[in-house]
Amino acid sequence: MSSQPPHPPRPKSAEATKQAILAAARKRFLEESYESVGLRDISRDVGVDVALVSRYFGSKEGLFRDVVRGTRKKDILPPDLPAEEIAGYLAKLFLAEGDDANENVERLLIILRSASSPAASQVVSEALRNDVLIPFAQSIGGKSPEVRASTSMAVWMGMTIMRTVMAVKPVCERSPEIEARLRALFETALSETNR
Amino acid sequence: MSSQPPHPPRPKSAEATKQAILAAARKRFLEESYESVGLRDISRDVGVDVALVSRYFGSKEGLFRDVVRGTRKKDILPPDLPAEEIAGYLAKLFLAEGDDANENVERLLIILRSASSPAASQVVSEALRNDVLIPFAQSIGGKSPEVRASTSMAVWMGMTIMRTVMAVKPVCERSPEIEARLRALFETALSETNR
DNA sequence: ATGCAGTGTCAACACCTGTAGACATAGTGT
DNA sequence: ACACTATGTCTACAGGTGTTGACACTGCAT
Repeated sequence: MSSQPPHPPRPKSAEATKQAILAAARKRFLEESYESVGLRDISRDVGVDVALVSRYFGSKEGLFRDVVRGTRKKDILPPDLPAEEIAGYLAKLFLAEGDDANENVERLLIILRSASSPAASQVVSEALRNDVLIPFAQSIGGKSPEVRASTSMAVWMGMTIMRTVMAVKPVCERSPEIEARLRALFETALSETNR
Repeated sequence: MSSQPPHPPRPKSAEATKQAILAAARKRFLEESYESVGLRDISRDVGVDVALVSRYFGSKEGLFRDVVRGTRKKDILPPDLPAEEIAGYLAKLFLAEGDDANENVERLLIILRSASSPAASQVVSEALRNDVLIPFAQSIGGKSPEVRASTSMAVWMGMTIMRTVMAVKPVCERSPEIEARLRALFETALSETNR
């Protein structure tokens, strides 16, 4: 889509092409599972030989690890968000256009896509725990935060599957009704009462 | 696990070995994604040559299709279940031991595991829609049943990921608290009010 | 016993995968 | 202009994939 015709001559900077490979790999892993993405696909996207990938990242698993970690920056929630607005914020974030997509949102999709690939499962579940669940649990506070954080992420993942992976039409629209439903789900997931 | 030592002499019945292959394949696809499962793994489990798999099922995709379709029997819900008990039923079903596991539950896990594998995605999303979403939406009734059914399945899938695929500890237990939380989530997903 | 169809095995194919080492080329400092 | 290092390409390997056609065996009917 981006560069089927011969590639523009790339400046010979190791760091630059490494980043280019990383970006191409991220785009691929965002759309397919770990094993269905070939190193040759990625290198072709960048316009570079396959060998470079193994050279710069050691192995396919190493590349995937770097992709998943990404720039390991900010938390999921803005630091000053009051507790009762978390659900609404998550619902809005979930439906935000891909253009200004949060990096954590993409990370979650990558994690989801390769979750059942044995070679990637360790990387993936560690990243989910360390980079998502634990920080998120810390920022929500309250009673049994791990359970509530995990449950919220379950809702997130499940809705992502239905929309992005399976393309189930009824929940694919970006309507106020869907947003309200999402918010309600997150509220339930975050609720501190056991009912 | 079952048959590493030389296999007991299998009676030469085509139908029987075809079913044996199907069963072995189902077990494999239940634990890994489409492309990480090799036909040789399956045939080795059965104690049979690889060639038989392609012979009996045409192709790997054909085998996978047969696995996903399974015995395409019963609906998800018991036919006489009152609407207000659906959520509780789903929660109990979700936590039911693997021993008496519903076949639909396993089908959903297989669907989930191979959802991001391009070669399987068509089979998988068709099966989800035709064998799960549509019948489920029909049996719940009420307003916008497709949305509510899809949302419920999103909760199911998300919790399955957290528990089975990612092994996230806090939600892995089979406690009354988790069951209550699940029931609350399903109630929210099935609710007819937009809040 | 003889033929015959059902059942399974063997060997090989063509292709693809990740990885590694030897080689070519470009860019830079001297 | 030279050499040197960084950067990228080429070739090849060892192993794995799904798939196919020819072959061997078994069991049953004649």
